[in-house]
Amino acid sequence: MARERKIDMVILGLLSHEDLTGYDIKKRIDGAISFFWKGSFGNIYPALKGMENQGLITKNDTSVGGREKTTYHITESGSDALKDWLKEEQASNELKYETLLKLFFGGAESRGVSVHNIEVFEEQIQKDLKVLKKYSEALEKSLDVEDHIYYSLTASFGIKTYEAYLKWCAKAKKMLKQRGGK
Amino acid sequence: MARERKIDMVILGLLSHEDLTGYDIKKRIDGAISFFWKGSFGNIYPALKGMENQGLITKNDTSVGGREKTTYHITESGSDALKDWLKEEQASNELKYETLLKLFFGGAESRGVSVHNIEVFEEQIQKDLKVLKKYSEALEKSLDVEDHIYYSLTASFGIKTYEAYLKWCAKAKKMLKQRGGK
DNA sequence: ATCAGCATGTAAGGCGTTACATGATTCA
DNA sequence: TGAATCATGTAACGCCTTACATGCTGAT
Repeated sequence: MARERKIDMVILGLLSHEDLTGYDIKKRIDGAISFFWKGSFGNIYPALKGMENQGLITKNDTSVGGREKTTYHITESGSDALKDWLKEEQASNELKYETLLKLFFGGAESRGVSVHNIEVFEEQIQKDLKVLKKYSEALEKSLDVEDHIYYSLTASFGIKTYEAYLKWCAKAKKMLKQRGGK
Repeated sequence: MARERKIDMVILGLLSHEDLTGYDIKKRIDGAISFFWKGSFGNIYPALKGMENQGLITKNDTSVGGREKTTYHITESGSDALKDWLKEEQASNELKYETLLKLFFGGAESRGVSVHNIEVFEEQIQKDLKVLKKYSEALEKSLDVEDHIYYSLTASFGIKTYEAYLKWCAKAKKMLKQRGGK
């Protein structure tokens, strides 16, 4: 099958802008990307090793103030792999929401339980939306940088969907509270 | 850690309504649930075996017209496990959209590539939205059945978010096409 | 007769998370 | 001095997907 690990593409994407250490990569992923993709050290370091063997990246061991660092750099072959991936049509888009699963089976408990679960979800989304909005506002100020349009578009995707979630939360709570459910 | 397999909860939820075979369970998951959760045979059958050992379900081998069938039934202990899960506050909600990942790194290729990727995404969402709307309309006709309010709420979540996606797609394409990007 | 659907399961592999292990530096 | 952050990695485990393997039934 040899399906490419998607984490490879995240790393190549990040390295296409600047050389980074594994630690840096983790931080970048935990930032704006975390809304639609995750990564962990146990994921990133083995991927870096594998990609180096494949010639997609090269490493550079340095020592900054006695502390050891391994910085990675994208190769031409790595850059090609990134572009090929961008041009592939197929993309897996997965949504796995335990909150919706619980709601779907909400009938096994009282309506209050479902209302509470929606409230917990709502609070989380409100928090995340605030973060996204701040990030987005910071980007708006520099849309003349070509890459920023892409960051801005992904951020606006998040904002729009989160706003839709919140509207739904209000409606859902209302529906569950009225019409005298058990 | 002993984290519960979520597929167990899906199965318990389905069995709380009716006795089902592994095959039936797969079909149910592929239906309305598939929007926010997935399951496969290689996932379901081992889970059924494990849950039987834990006493959450009981099995019943029958033979319908010469064909063998194993139907599962939820036990009181299984029903309790389902309710406990519903009452747990924590819920993992994950979104993993490769389309957004590609868009985020879109700067590595021409804008046309990103526009095309958005179009592919858009078409898929339009298809899925149609299916969801039909399902939702069928449910609206029988909202007096207590469980249907839950199915209807999860469906409306999908519809609202998909509609938000489509609005975003239109805006995103417009942004990428104007202002003379490379 | 053939194909779609019903029905059950296993095996291998892939991917990812969590926890563990280690140690340096910087700042309060 | 102690905590947070920088920095790299491994090991175990868990879970899921895909492919494989098998065979019956009902409809055309």
